[in-house]
Amino acid sequence: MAPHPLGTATCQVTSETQQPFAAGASDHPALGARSAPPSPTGRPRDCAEAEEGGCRGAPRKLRARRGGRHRPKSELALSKQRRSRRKKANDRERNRMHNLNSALDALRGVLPTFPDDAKLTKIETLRFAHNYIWALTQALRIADHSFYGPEVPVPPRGGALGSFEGGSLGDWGSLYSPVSHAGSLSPTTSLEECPGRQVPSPPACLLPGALAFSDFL
DNA sequence: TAGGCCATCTGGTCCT
DNA sequence: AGGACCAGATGGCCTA
Repeated sequence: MAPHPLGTATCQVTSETQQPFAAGASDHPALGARSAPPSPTGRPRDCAEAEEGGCRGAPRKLRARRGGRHRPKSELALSKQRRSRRKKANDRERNRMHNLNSALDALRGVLPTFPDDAKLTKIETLRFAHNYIWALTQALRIADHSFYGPEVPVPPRGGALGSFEGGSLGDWGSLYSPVSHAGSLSPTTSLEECPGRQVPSPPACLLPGALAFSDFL
């Protein structure tokens, strides 16, 4: 399997490329619709009062309504019900993960990978997509600047890349976005370490001269 | 055989 | 009550 020469790789144009990814029926209407993102430490799992209604508590009306309607169930019936619920929950969870994987596949579909049968792992897909978008944004910026003026652009704080707070955007040598740098997963633990894999390449004309495409990951 | 990746199950939490 | 989301646990498969 010969790796694509740098700069000759073209984005795979598939049916997925032409259609925006369709959110599944079970998806949230909007990304992040689940109110606020979890706190840095994750959602409060130690809220023991939740059951008593301490944290959020069931509405009193609801509580008052409970009771009388339900007859006590036998252990067997309860066990049966629990198993049934668990099974349904497992099915839903499986479905949810399948949807998630479908979304990842769709993402892989619009990323330039090669050889074609090389499937990026989940984490590789996310990292590459992130860095690829970042690099394309930089390329657009360069194109923009070269159109209006010859000077070498110094990415300003705050523009299209403003979301990458804290990153040294003016440093072309540091292609990784801060997000990629963050955490224990170093960007260097990427495709470069996978002998069988070749790093996909965006059109060479989009790459700033000093950049090696392997920097994407 | 160890380590990486993945699918699945499971229980907890939050939301509707 | 039930669904969605999440993270931990577990076991299977594959590769170096």
